[in-house]
Amino acid sequence: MARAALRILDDDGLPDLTMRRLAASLDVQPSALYWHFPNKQTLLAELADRIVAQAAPRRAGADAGSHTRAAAFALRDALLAYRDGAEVVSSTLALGLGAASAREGLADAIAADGFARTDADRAATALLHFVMGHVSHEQQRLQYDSLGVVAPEAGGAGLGASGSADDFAFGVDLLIGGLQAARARVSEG
Amino acid sequence: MARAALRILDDDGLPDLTMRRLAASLDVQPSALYWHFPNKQTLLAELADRIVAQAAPRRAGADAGSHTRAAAFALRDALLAYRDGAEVVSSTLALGLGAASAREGLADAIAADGFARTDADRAATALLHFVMGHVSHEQQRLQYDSLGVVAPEAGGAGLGASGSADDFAFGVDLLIGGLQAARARVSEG
DNA sequence: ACCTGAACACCGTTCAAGT
DNA sequence: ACCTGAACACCGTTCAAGT
Repeated sequence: MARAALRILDDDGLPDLTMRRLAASLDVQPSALYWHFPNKQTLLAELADRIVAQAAPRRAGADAGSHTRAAAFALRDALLAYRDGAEVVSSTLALGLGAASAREGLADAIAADGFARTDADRAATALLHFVMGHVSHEQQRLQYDSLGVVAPEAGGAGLGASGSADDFAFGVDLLIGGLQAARARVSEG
Repeated sequence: MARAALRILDDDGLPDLTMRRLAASLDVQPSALYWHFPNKQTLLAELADRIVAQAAPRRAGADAGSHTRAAAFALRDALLAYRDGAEVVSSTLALGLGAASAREGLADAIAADGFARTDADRAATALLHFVMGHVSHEQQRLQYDSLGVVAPEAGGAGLGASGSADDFAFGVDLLIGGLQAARARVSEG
Protein backbone atom coordinates (compact mmCIF):
# COMPACT_ATOMS: atom_id res chain seq x y z
CA MET A 1 0.00 0.00 0.00
CA ALA A 2 2.81 2.44 0.82
CA ARG A 3 4.47 0.93 -2.23
CA ALA A 4 1.49 1.79 -4.41
CA ALA A 5 1.48 5.31 -3.01
CA LEU A 6 5.16 5.80 -3.79
CA ARG A 7 4.46 4.61 -7.30
CA ILE A 8 1.77 7.24 -7.82
CA LEU A 9 4.01 9.87 -6.24
CA ASP A 10 6.83 9.10 -8.63
CA ASP A 11 4.65 8.70 -11.71
CA ASP A 12 2.29 11.63 -11.27
CA GLY A 13 3.50 13.78 -8.39
CA LEU A 14 2.17 14.80 -5.02
CA PRO A 15 -0.92 16.69 -6.25
CA ASP A 16 -2.15 13.50 -7.92
CA LEU A 17 -1.50 11.36 -4.88
CA THR A 18 -5.06 11.42 -3.55
CA MET A 19 -6.71 8.85 -1.35
CA ARG A 20 -9.21 8.17 -4.12
CA ARG A 21 -6.51 7.68 -6.72
CA LEU A 22 -4.55 5.41 -4.41
CA ALA A 23 -7.67 3.38 -3.68
CA ALA A 24 -8.35 3.03 -7.39
CA SER A 25 -4.81 1.81 -8.02
CA LEU A 26 -5.42 -0.92 -5.43
CA ASP A 27 -8.86 -1.79 -6.83
CA VAL A 28 -10.50 -0.84 -3.59
CA GLN A 29 -12.96 1.76 -2.29
CA PRO A 30 -11.43 4.96 -0.82
CA SER A 31 -12.95 4.21 2.56
CA ALA A 32 -10.99 0.94 2.72
CA LEU A 33 -7.77 2.89 3.13
CA TYR A 34 -8.94 4.18 6.50
CA TRP A 35 -8.75 0.75 7.99
CA HIS A 36 -4.97 0.81 7.39
CA PHE A 37 -4.23 4.48 8.07
CA PRO A 38 -6.09 6.92 10.31
CA ASN A 39 -5.65 9.71 7.75
CA LYS A 40 -3.65 10.95 4.78
CA GLN A 41 -1.13 12.75 6.96
CA THR A 42 -0.04 9.46 8.53
CA LEU A 43 0.26 7.89 5.11
CA LEU A 44 2.55 10.71 4.01
CA ALA A 45 4.65 10.32 7.16
CA GLU A 46 5.12 6.67 6.28
CA LEU A 47 6.23 7.64 2.78
CA ALA A 48 8.63 10.23 4.20
CA ASP A 49 10.20 7.56 6.40
CA ARG A 50 10.73 5.28 3.45
CA ILE A 51 12.17 8.01 1.27
CA VAL A 52 14.82 9.11 3.77
CA ALA A 53 15.57 5.51 4.71
CA GLN A 54 16.82 5.00 1.14
CA ALA A 55 19.64 7.45 1.77
CA ALA A 56 22.59 5.19 1.13
CA PRO A 57 25.68 6.35 2.95
CA ARG A 58 28.24 7.42 0.42
CA ARG A 59 31.90 6.72 0.81
CA ALA A 60 33.39 9.61 2.70
CA GLY A 61 36.64 11.05 1.42
CA ALA A 62 39.67 11.91 3.50
CA ASP A 63 39.36 15.68 3.43
CA ALA A 64 37.89 17.79 6.22
CA GLY A 65 34.12 17.62 6.51
CA SER A 66 33.85 14.73 4.11
CA HIS A 67 31.41 12.72 6.25
CA THR A 68 29.13 15.73 6.47
CA ARG A 69 29.35 16.35 2.76
CA ALA A 70 28.66 12.70 2.00
CA ALA A 71 25.64 12.60 4.30
CA ALA A 72 24.21 15.79 2.83
CA PHE A 73 24.53 14.46 -0.72
CA ALA A 74 23.11 11.10 0.28
CA LEU A 75 20.04 12.83 1.72
CA ARG A 76 19.70 14.98 -1.37
CA ASP A 77 19.87 11.91 -3.58
CA ALA A 78 17.24 10.15 -1.51
CA LEU A 79 14.90 13.13 -1.81
CA LEU A 80 15.52 13.41 -5.53
CA ALA A 81 14.83 9.71 -6.00
CA TYR A 82 11.09 10.33 -5.80
CA ARG A 83 9.16 13.05 -7.49
CA ASP A 84 8.22 15.72 -4.91
CA GLY A 85 10.24 13.76 -2.35
CA ALA A 86 11.40 16.90 -0.55
CA GLU A 87 7.83 18.21 -0.26
CA VAL A 88 6.66 14.96 1.27
CA VAL A 89 9.48 14.87 3.79
CA SER A 90 9.17 18.57 4.62
CA SER A 91 5.49 18.28 5.29
CA THR A 92 6.04 15.60 7.90
CA LEU A 93 9.26 16.95 9.39
CA ALA A 94 7.52 19.19 11.89
CA LEU A 95 5.35 16.35 13.07
CA GLY A 96 8.46 14.66 14.36
CA LEU A 97 6.97 11.38 13.22
CA GLY A 98 8.81 10.53 10.08
CA ALA A 99 12.11 11.64 8.70
CA ALA A 100 13.57 12.27 12.13
CA SER A 101 16.32 9.91 11.14
CA ALA A 102 17.42 12.36 8.48
CA ARG A 103 18.45 14.87 11.12
CA GLU A 104 20.15 12.22 13.18
CA GLY A 105 22.08 10.98 10.17
CA LEU A 106 23.41 14.44 9.49
CA ALA A 107 24.29 15.02 13.16
CA ASP A 108 26.20 11.74 13.29
CA ALA A 109 28.12 12.62 10.16
CA ILE A 110 29.07 16.02 11.54
CA ALA A 111 30.23 14.40 14.77
CA ALA A 112 32.20 11.85 12.73
CA ASP A 113 34.02 14.77 11.16
CA GLY A 114 35.29 15.61 14.61
CA PHE A 115 32.98 18.40 15.69
CA ALA A 116 31.59 18.69 19.20
CA ARG A 117 28.25 16.96 19.76
CA THR A 118 26.47 20.14 20.86
CA ASP A 119 27.61 21.95 17.74
CA ALA A 120 26.87 18.90 15.61
CA ASP A 121 23.23 18.80 16.71
CA ARG A 122 22.60 22.46 16.03
CA ALA A 123 24.53 22.38 12.79
CA ALA A 124 22.54 19.33 11.71
CA THR A 125 19.34 21.33 12.11
CA ALA A 126 20.74 24.12 9.98
CA LEU A 127 22.04 21.70 7.38
CA LEU A 128 18.75 19.83 7.29
CA HIS A 129 16.84 23.06 6.71
CA PHE A 130 19.21 24.03 3.94
CA VAL A 131 18.90 20.62 2.29
CA MET A 132 15.11 20.62 2.48
CA GLY A 133 14.85 24.17 1.20
CA HIS A 134 17.26 23.54 -1.62
CA VAL A 135 15.79 20.28 -2.86
CA SER A 136 12.21 21.52 -2.51
CA HIS A 137 13.11 24.45 -4.70
CA GLU A 138 14.93 22.21 -7.15
CA GLN A 139 12.02 19.79 -7.49
CA GLN A 140 9.47 22.56 -7.80
CA ARG A 141 11.49 23.96 -10.67
CA LEU A 142 11.64 20.57 -12.34
CA GLN A 143 7.87 20.36 -12.14
CA TYR A 144 7.23 23.85 -13.45
CA ASP A 145 9.76 23.42 -16.24
CA SER A 146 8.12 20.19 -17.35
CA LEU A 147 4.78 22.00 -17.42
CA GLY A 148 6.18 24.69 -19.64
CA VAL A 149 5.43 27.28 -16.96
CA VAL A 150 8.99 28.36 -17.32
CA ALA A 151 10.37 31.12 -15.17
CA PRO A 152 13.67 32.53 -16.39
CA GLU A 153 15.52 32.07 -13.09
CA ALA A 154 14.72 35.07 -10.97
CA GLY A 155 17.77 37.24 -10.66
CA GLY A 156 18.83 37.03 -14.22
CA ALA A 157 21.78 34.65 -14.03
CA GLY A 158 19.82 31.79 -15.51
CA LEU A 159 22.02 28.88 -14.57
CA GLY A 160 19.25 26.32 -14.79
CA ALA A 161 18.99 22.88 -13.24
CA SER A 162 22.54 21.98 -14.19
CA GLY A 163 23.80 24.47 -11.61
CA SER A 164 21.79 22.89 -8.83
CA ALA A 165 24.37 20.35 -7.74
CA ASP A 166 27.01 23.05 -7.70
CA ASP A 167 24.82 25.39 -5.69
CA PHE A 168 24.07 22.58 -3.31
CA ALA A 169 27.76 21.81 -2.81
CA PHE A 170 28.48 25.49 -2.31
CA GLY A 171 25.91 25.73 0.47
CA VAL A 172 27.09 22.56 2.19
CA ASP A 173 30.70 23.75 2.05
CA LEU A 174 29.71 27.11 3.47
CA LEU A 175 28.18 25.42 6.50
CA ILE A 176 31.16 23.10 6.93
CA GLY A 177 33.50 26.07 6.61
CA GLY A 178 31.53 27.86 9.29
CA LEU A 179 31.89 24.90 11.61
CA GLN A 180 35.62 24.73 11.03
CA ALA A 181 36.00 28.44 11.64
CA ALA A 182 34.07 28.15 14.90
CA ARG A 183 36.28 25.28 16.03
CA ALA A 184 39.43 27.20 15.11
CA ARG A 185 38.20 30.16 17.11
CA VAL A 186 37.67 27.98 20.18
CA SER A 187 40.99 26.14 19.97
CA GLU A 188 42.77 29.47 19.65
CA GLY A 189 41.16 30.54 22.89
CA MET B 1 -8.74 41.59 -2.25
CA ALA B 2 -5.14 40.60 -1.50
CA ARG B 3 -5.76 42.33 1.80
CA ALA B 4 -8.76 40.14 2.52
CA ALA B 5 -6.74 37.06 1.60
CA LEU B 6 -3.94 38.02 3.99
CA ARG B 7 -6.52 38.47 6.70
CA ILE B 8 -7.84 34.94 6.22
CA LEU B 9 -4.30 33.60 6.05
CA ASP B 10 -3.39 35.20 9.34
CA ASP B 11 -6.66 34.37 11.09
CA ASP B 12 -7.17 30.79 9.96
CA GLY B 13 -4.06 29.62 8.12
CA LEU B 14 -3.24 28.49 4.61
CA PRO B 15 -5.50 25.41 4.53
CA ASP B 16 -8.51 27.64 5.17
CA LEU B 17 -7.52 30.15 2.53
CA THR B 18 -9.77 28.80 -0.21
CA MET B 19 -11.16 30.70 -3.14
CA ARG B 20 -14.66 30.04 -1.85
CA ARG B 21 -13.83 31.32 1.62
CA LEU B 22 -12.15 34.40 0.19
CA ALA B 23 -15.16 35.07 -2.01
CA ALA B 24 -17.49 34.75 0.96
CA SER B 25 -15.42 37.22 2.97
CA LEU B 26 -15.85 39.71 0.12
CA ASP B 27 -19.60 39.00 -0.24
CA VAL B 28 -19.09 37.80 -3.75
CA GLN B 29 -19.45 34.57 -5.74
CA PRO B 30 -16.29 32.41 -6.06
CA SER B 31 -16.32 32.84 -9.82
CA ALA B 32 -15.99 36.60 -9.41
CA LEU B 33 -12.42 36.17 -8.17
CA TYR B 34 -11.37 34.87 -11.57
CA TRP B 35 -11.92 38.23 -13.15
CA HIS B 36 -9.13 39.62 -10.93
CA PHE B 37 -6.76 36.65 -10.85
CA PRO B 38 -6.31 33.90 -13.45
CA ASN B 39 -5.94 31.27 -10.71
CA LYS B 40 -5.16 30.65 -7.06
CA GLN B 41 -1.45 30.27 -7.72
CA THR B 42 -1.23 33.83 -8.96
CA LEU B 43 -3.13 35.04 -5.92
CA LEU B 44 -0.63 33.28 -3.66
CA ALA B 45 2.28 34.81 -5.58
CA GLU B 46 0.79 38.23 -4.95
CA LEU B 47 0.55 37.44 -1.25
CA ALA B 48 4.14 36.19 -1.20
CA ASP B 49 5.29 39.46 -2.74
CA ARG B 50 3.51 41.46 -0.09
CA ILE B 51 4.79 39.35 2.76
CA VAL B 52 8.40 39.62 1.64
CA ALA B 53 8.02 43.33 0.90
CA GLN B 54 7.25 43.93 4.57
CA ALA B 55 10.80 42.89 5.48
CA ALA B 56 11.96 46.09 7.15
CA PRO B 57 15.72 46.45 6.95
CA ARG B 58 17.13 46.26 10.46
CA ARG B 59 19.95 48.44 11.60
CA ALA B 60 23.13 46.58 10.83
CA GLY B 61 25.77 46.45 13.55
CA ALA B 62 29.47 47.11 13.08
CA ASP B 63 30.73 43.54 13.37
CA ALA B 64 31.59 41.31 10.44
CA GLY B 65 28.62 39.95 8.56
CA SER B 66 26.19 42.25 10.29
CA HIS B 67 24.36 43.30 7.13
CA THR B 68 23.82 39.68 6.23
CA ARG B 69 22.63 38.82 9.71
CA ALA B 70 20.27 41.79 9.74
CA ALA B 71 18.80 40.89 6.35
CA ALA B 72 18.30 37.26 7.35
CA PHE B 73 16.47 38.24 10.52
CA ALA B 74 14.40 40.83 8.70
CA LEU B 75 13.27 38.18 6.24
CA ARG B 76 12.51 35.76 9.06
CA ASP B 77 10.45 38.41 10.82
CA ALA B 78 8.52 39.14 7.65
CA LEU B 79 7.72 35.47 7.18
CA LEU B 80 6.70 35.09 10.81
CA ALA B 81 4.44 38.14 10.58
CA TYR B 82 1.78 36.07 8.81
CA ARG B 83 0.60 32.65 9.72
CA ASP B 84 2.04 30.09 7.26
CA GLY B 85 4.00 32.95 5.69
CA ALA B 86 6.99 30.74 4.89
CA GLU B 87 4.77 28.15 3.19
CA VAL B 88 3.19 30.79 1.00
CA VAL B 89 6.53 32.25 -0.02
CA SER B 90 8.13 28.84 -0.55
CA SER B 91 5.35 27.72 -2.82
CA THR B 92 5.86 30.64 -5.16
CA LEU B 93 9.64 30.84 -4.95
CA ALA B 94 10.25 28.33 -7.70
CA LEU B 95 7.87 30.12 -10.00
CA GLY B 96 10.26 33.04 -9.96
CA LEU B 97 7.24 35.33 -9.93
CA GLY B 98 7.00 36.57 -6.39
CA ALA B 99 9.48 36.76 -3.60
CA ALA B 100 12.40 37.09 -5.97
CA SER B 101 13.24 40.27 -4.10
CA ALA B 102 13.95 38.19 -1.00
CA ARG B 103 16.95 36.57 -2.66
CA GLU B 104 18.12 39.90 -4.02
CA GLY B 105 17.85 41.50 -0.61
CA LEU B 106 20.02 38.83 0.91
CA ALA B 107 22.55 39.02 -1.92
CA ASP B 108 22.82 42.79 -1.53
CA ALA B 109 23.36 42.44 2.20
CA ILE B 110 26.11 39.87 1.70
CA ALA B 111 27.78 42.14 -0.84
CA ALA B 112 27.43 45.03 1.58
CA ASP B 113 29.41 42.97 4.06
CA GLY B 114 32.27 43.04 1.62
CA PHE B 115 32.00 39.69 -0.11
CA ALA B 116 32.54 39.22 -3.82
CA ARG B 117 29.40 39.52 -5.94
CA THR B 118 29.73 36.01 -7.38
CA ASP B 119 30.02 34.51 -3.91
CA ALA B 120 27.26 36.77 -2.63
CA ASP B 121 24.79 35.50 -5.21
CA ARG B 122 25.46 31.84 -4.50
CA ALA B 123 25.57 32.36 -0.75
CA ALA B 124 22.26 34.24 -0.96
CA THR B 125 20.67 31.18 -2.53
CA ALA B 126 22.01 28.99 0.27
CA LEU B 127 20.94 31.46 2.94
CA LEU B 128 17.50 31.82 1.38
CA HIS B 129 17.01 28.07 1.38
CA PHE B 130 18.10 27.85 5.00
CA VAL B 131 15.74 30.67 6.00
CA MET B 132 12.79 29.16 4.17
CA GLY B 133 13.46 25.71 5.54
CA HIS B 134 13.90 26.97 9.06
CA VAL B 135 10.86 29.20 9.21
CA SER B 136 8.63 26.68 7.45
CA HIS B 137 9.58 24.15 10.09
CA GLU B 138 9.07 26.68 12.87
CA GLN B 139 5.62 27.68 11.65
CA GLN B 140 4.54 24.09 11.08
CA ARG B 141 5.47 23.34 14.68
CA LEU B 142 3.48 26.33 15.88
CA GLN B 143 0.46 25.02 14.04
CA TYR B 144 0.78 21.45 15.25
CA ASP B 145 1.41 22.57 18.81
CA SER B 146 -1.71 24.72 18.78
CA LEU B 147 -3.68 21.74 17.52
CA GLY B 148 -2.44 19.62 20.40
CA VAL B 149 -0.83 17.24 17.92
CA VAL B 150 2.31 17.67 19.94
CA ALA B 151 5.50 15.99 18.88
CA PRO B 152 8.17 15.87 21.58
CA GLU B 153 10.92 17.37 19.39
CA ALA B 154 12.39 14.51 17.45
CA GLY B 155 15.82 13.76 18.73
CA GLY B 156 14.98 14.08 22.37
CA ALA B 157 16.53 17.42 23.24
CA GLY B 158 13.16 19.12 23.39
CA LEU B 159 14.21 22.72 23.20
CA GLY B 160 10.85 23.89 21.93
CA ALA B 161 9.92 27.08 20.13
CA SER B 162 12.00 29.25 22.44
CA GLY B 163 15.14 27.77 20.92
CA SER B 164 14.10 28.68 17.41
CA ALA B 165 15.64 32.14 17.32
CA ASP B 166 18.89 30.74 18.71
CA ASP B 167 18.95 27.94 16.17
CA PHE B 168 18.24 30.44 13.45
CA ALA B 169 21.11 32.67 14.55
CA PHE B 170 23.40 29.66 14.75
CA GLY B 171 22.65 28.68 11.17
CA VAL B 172 23.07 32.21 9.84
CA ASP B 173 26.39 32.58 11.66
CA LEU B 174 27.57 29.27 10.27
CA LEU B 175 26.97 30.48 6.73
CA ILE B 176 28.62 33.84 7.42
CA GLY B 177 31.57 32.04 9.02
CA GLY B 178 31.88 29.89 5.93
CA LEU B 179 31.98 32.96 3.72
CA GLN B 180 34.67 34.56 5.84
CA ALA B 181 36.73 31.39 5.81
CA ALA B 182 36.47 31.19 2.02
CA ARG B 183 37.58 34.80 1.69
CA ALA B 184 40.50 34.25 4.05
CA ARG B 185 41.59 31.25 2.01
CA VAL B 186 41.60 33.31 -1.19
CA SER B 187 43.45 36.30 0.25
CA GLU B 188 46.10 33.99 1.59
CA GLY B 189 46.62 32.70 -1.93
C1' DA C 1 -16.00 46.46 -16.38
C1' DC C 2 -17.42 43.41 -13.05
C1' DC C 3 -20.38 39.98 -11.20
C1' DT C 4 -24.04 35.92 -10.82
C1' DG C 5 -25.71 31.13 -11.43
C1' DA C 6 -25.03 26.87 -12.47
C1' DA C 7 -22.40 23.39 -13.47
C1' DC C 8 -18.04 20.06 -13.93
C1' DA C 9 -14.88 17.22 -12.05
C1' DC C 10 -12.99 16.54 -8.19
C1' DC C 11 -11.39 16.22 -2.72
C1' DG C 12 -10.73 13.76 2.57
C1' DT C 13 -13.33 11.46 5.85
C1' DT C 14 -17.15 8.89 8.38
C1' DC C 15 -19.90 5.09 9.30
C1' DA C 16 -23.33 1.60 9.08
C1' DA C 17 -23.43 -2.58 6.90
C1' DG C 18 -21.70 -6.56 4.69
C1' DT C 19 -18.43 -10.98 4.42
C1' DA D 1 -10.19 -8.75 9.85
C1' DC D 2 -11.06 -6.19 5.98
C1' DC D 3 -13.98 -4.10 2.67
C1' DT D 4 -18.37 -1.82 0.32
C1' DG D 5 -21.91 1.80 -0.36
C1' DA D 6 -23.51 5.86 0.45
C1' DA D 7 -23.24 10.00 2.17
C1' DC D 8 -21.25 14.75 4.16
C1' DA D 9 -19.04 18.79 3.58
C1' DC D 10 -16.12 20.52 0.94
C1' DC D 11 -12.51 21.99 -3.26
C1' DG D 12 -10.68 25.01 -7.94
C1' DT D 13 -12.23 26.42 -12.25
C1' DT D 14 -15.21 27.48 -16.44
C1' DC D 15 -18.53 29.92 -18.85
C1' DA D 16 -22.77 31.69 -20.50
C1' DA D 17 -25.50 35.25 -19.02
C1' DG D 18 -26.68 39.40 -16.66
C1' DT D 19 -25.92 44.70 -15.41
